[in-house]
Amino acid sequence: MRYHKIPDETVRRLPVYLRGLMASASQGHRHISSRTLADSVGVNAWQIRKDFSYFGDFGTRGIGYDIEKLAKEIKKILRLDVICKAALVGVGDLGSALLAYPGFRVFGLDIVAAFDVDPKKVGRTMNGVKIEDSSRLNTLKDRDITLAIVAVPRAAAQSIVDELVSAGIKGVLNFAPCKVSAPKRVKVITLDIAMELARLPYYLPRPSRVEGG
Amino acid sequence: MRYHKIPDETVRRLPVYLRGLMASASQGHRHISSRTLADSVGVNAWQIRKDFSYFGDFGTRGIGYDIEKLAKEIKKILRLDVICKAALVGVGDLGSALLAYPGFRVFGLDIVAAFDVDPKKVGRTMNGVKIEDSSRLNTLKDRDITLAIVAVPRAAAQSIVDELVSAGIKGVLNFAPCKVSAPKRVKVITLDIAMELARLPYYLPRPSRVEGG
DNA sequence: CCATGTGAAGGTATTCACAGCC
DNA sequence: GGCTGTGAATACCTTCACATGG
Repeated sequence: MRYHKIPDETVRRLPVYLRGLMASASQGHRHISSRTLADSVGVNAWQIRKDFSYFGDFGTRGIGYDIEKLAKEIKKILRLDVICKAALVGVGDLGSALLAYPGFRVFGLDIVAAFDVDPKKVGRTMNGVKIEDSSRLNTLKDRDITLAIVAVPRAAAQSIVDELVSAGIKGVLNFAPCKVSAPKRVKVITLDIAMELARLPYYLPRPSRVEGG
Repeated sequence: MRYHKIPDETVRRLPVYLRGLMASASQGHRHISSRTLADSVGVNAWQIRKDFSYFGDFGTRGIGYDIEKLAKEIKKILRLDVICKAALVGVGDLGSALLAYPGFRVFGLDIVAAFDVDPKKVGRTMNGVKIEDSSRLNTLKDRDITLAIVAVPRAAAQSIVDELVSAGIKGVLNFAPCKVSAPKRVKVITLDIAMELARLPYYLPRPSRVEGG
């Protein structure tokens, strides 16, 4: 059935599938079955078929999915075909690492601006991006940049996000370990690294909870 | 009702609550209502009450939750009271940033070892941790280190995880952008940063999908 | 035979509404 | 009156089974 609303959980998996499709394409394949893709990305085959069924027919029974068509459609759905420029705010340890990371490119995402408050950093160029003073955040409005990555200390995060919002930013990936508020029209995804590590011990085998717990 | 199985989604939120509780405690509060905590961490009040109801009574009707008791219980559930030592594998840009990040400490987590293959890095000390050659991963077995953070290139990730598993590691936080396999007894959480950024554009307001889409 | 696409069933998590207690 | 704790209702997501078509 065509044009269901796509569930959030499916949206979360789409980039995973995209990676798998690109990997398969780079090996010269033109088609891939849900089973094969499932094995390569670690998701069940029926989950994949269900997910793809939310947006039309890209598979051929007996053969599998047309990799190129499907990849193109996923990019279109995620809007990776249109939106690509991102600004980085906070060029500390993490910010520098993100700036140096080549992995955004494969999704068509590009960090084209970087900001920091430290005068020692401002003016330097890292990975082809010149670091600007944070006071210049408002210039983003005129630069066709709609995404921002926030990698500043917790105390600065909210005010930076406020500035980004008034500079017309539409989406924020926040690495600061705190909740940040923004108008509903602006999507904020917070990625709290310490928190991910913090829930890891929960899943470890319990030493010896001997009955009656 | 006491001692339900705690849902995964609740476990994911527990570190969030812990942050909120610690923040409130540091402001001198001894009790906090679900509503107040909700506002500070960005979760609904009834969600919080439901989550806490999975593991006993820490609230007093009319007053709220005992912050210290509750924080202690959450730490116990997440096992942040017992397990704390982690090893870092891969001291590149991201690895260095993680090593420098003070945010793990608040959850009682400590990176006490670091490994890399680059001879230029091996032997150097960063943030009080001496970088060892990756060939020494097997020494983890005798060092009471049960968690590992993997920040190596994709191509190296699986073999590193294999080594970690045979070195007795019980939980892995993987930053490499790929699926890694491990025995079921070993918990792997993959945190794919580019993927998080890749799903952000989806949530941006559509430019002008004019009917008939 | 092969593999997709999908209604239906099953399971899990969120939201509600309110009883119970301070 | 205030706030927690929780069954019930709802919404959401996953899994299954199989009809459909190459």
